Amino acid sequence: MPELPEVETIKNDLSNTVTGKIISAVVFPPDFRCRILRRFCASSDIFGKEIQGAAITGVRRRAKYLIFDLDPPGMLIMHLGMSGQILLRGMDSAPDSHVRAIVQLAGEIELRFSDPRTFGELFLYRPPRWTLPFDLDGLGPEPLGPECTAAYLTAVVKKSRRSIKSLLMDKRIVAGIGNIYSDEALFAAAVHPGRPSCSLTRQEIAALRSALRRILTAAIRHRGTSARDQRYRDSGGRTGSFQNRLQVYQRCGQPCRRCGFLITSRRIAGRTASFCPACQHE
DNA sequence: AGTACAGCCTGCCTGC
DNA sequence: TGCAGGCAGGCTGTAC
Repeated sequence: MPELPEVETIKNDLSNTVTGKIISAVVFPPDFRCRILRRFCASSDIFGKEIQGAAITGVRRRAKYLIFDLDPPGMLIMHLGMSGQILLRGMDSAPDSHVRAIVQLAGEIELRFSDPRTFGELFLYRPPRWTLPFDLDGLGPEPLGPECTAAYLTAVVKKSRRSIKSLLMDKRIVAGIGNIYSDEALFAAAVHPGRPSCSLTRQEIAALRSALRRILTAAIRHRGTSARDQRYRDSGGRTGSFQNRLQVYQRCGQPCRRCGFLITSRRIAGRTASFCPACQHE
């Protein structure tokens, strides 16, 4: 389940290689029922034809979306869902499994979108004909960006009665945070994931903001998390290493590295939340 | 209006 | 050994 640091790593890796390249073709394996285009309101042939011949002018990340800016103006957007990988391969290299789409570049290299669990999606933005089925502008601020100030976070946290974990994972509130990094940030800030948001003190909110920034930055530096049951790989097929630094996520039953108490997990907001009951009081 | 939750999907793991 | 069932989760639509 690639979250912000994983998508950021892929973006950084791809940026130099693909910027300036012409998309020579987009290929969809014929045996797959094109779930990857499930919200595109036309056929996969039309999707391919719309993008063919466009130049990639840059690669960006917004929340967990990977955005390829195109010329003629438009965007090819990828969301990796929970098991998606983007593999940068030579056109002659051995096939990869679970490939749902292939973006061929300049007739020499290709981006293979591999996704066993098929939660991933491809989008095309080229108005007025092709618009997005979701609101890119409605996303909350990037947690590492200048808009995610202590004042902003305090305001949104203080006015909600939802659990703080569910709030952190809401992309309209803060972009790009999933289960791994919400658990880790809450542990670092010593805040129980089930606490109603409005019960957090200003000090706790400040600690949470700083924990988020510290952890996400470190995770990017370690090229993301490839934990057990995480298929995350970078565009070269390599794992990240932040799984070695996780404090609570997938450490249920193991001793807390801070106090020795056993890490526990509980279902909060429909997700498995891992936390230390001693360090993170309810 | 704000919040909670089912459903989508398949590979892997556990238990029988 | 083989199979059934549970689990993982980002996002959306729907229900409360």
